[in-house]
Amino acid sequence: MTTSTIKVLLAEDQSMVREALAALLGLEPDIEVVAQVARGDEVLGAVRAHAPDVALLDIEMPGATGLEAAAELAVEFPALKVVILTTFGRPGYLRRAMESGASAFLVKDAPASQLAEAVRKVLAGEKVIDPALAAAALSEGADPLTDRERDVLREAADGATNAELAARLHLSQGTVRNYLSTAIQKLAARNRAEAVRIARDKGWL
Amino acid sequence: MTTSTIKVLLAEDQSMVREALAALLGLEPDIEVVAQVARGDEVLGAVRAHAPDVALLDIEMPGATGLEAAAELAVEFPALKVVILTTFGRPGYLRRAMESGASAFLVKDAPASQLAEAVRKVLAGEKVIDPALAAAALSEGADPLTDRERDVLREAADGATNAELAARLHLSQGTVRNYLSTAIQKLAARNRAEAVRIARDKGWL
DNA sequence: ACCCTCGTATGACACCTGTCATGCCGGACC
DNA sequence: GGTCCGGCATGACAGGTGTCATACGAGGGT
Repeated sequence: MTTSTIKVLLAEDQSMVREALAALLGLEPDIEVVAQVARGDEVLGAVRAHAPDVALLDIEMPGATGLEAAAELAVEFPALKVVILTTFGRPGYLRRAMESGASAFLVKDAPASQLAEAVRKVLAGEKVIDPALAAAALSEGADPLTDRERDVLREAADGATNAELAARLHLSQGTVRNYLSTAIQKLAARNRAEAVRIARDKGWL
Repeated sequence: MTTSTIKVLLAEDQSMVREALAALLGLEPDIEVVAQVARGDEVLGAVRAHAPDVALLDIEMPGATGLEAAAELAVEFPALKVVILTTFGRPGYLRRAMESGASAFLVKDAPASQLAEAVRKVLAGEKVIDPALAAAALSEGADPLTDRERDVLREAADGATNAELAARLHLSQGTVRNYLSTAIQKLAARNRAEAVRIARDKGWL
């Protein structure tokens, strides 16, 4: 191993995908996968233990999301480059990734060749973002929801009734309805279910 | 290439995952990925063109699902072995996979080593199914929904209103409500949103 | 022939949901 | 210190939703 070998940490919850990506990166002579984790809350410890140059993070993971992990890493390891790799090219995800200090944002239906390329580019100080996605993220503005509105919407996603939402969130039923009502209007939806779908699509949930 | 090399077709819509899986399988000396497709409706043509021994199919794909593709393949290529590879270990998926003549059902969070192993096993005539998943599929019985109930539920999933559902399905509003009502009761849900969630979780949608 | 299920439909009723007006409190920002 | 916003609450109203009884025709099974 020469000093020019790039050390990569891979965080992805689906073993088969994670190991397959590791196999893919293993084909690159200048890249070495030094650690693999399956949970968001194991990222920080693994970085401390293995000191990688680049962290490749999936978003949807148990324990903590890749976005949350990225935010933690930015504090303790400002020199570490973070690549977010996700199934869903949701504008809100991209926005949060950039705010968390990520250097690259890749969607899993991009060609595989872009993965190793992105790793090299971020180490060279470049940012890697799909231009179309960047445009979408910029054009649609920020999340208009307040924290409580988002909470209520998230809880409502599984089909809970107002009474249940009120109980879960320790609120009155009327308050729950008010939050839902404002959220529905902000998202230009026609009912809670549509509001949930819209918020999820945009990556705000 | 000797006659003992196993020819595999890979169908998976996310390029990065697909090529990563190909890289993984490529590490096996006795396995060769002879074709890759990104859509369910391209599977049949690719099998005709490349005559693989095993087809590795994702379920969620544009064009047609892997389950639909498997059913088609069973008719035209009864000797071809089908391995279903999916993110979601939903009992209904497993059931439909088996009914479509698949020989293996793998979830993506199983260890990567099981992939090549499954390919070899199905060629040897074995079936590969996670025992826990099989138990779940058997214990919870079959889909209780009628075709129309399923249709209505599927359309209702994005938050459409009764009037919209009626228009989309060319039904009266009352009929839509009847279907939803019976579906809600069959699934022991308390409203349409919960019914959608339950049906989706079980792989019935 | 008879029965059952499914698809389709209507009308009535109770309940849930979404909207709006209004109010209070605390913190943030001039 | 006043104004604005967010969190929280109530009450009233309209409209959407879920349930039920009921009906009829087509098709499958005994």
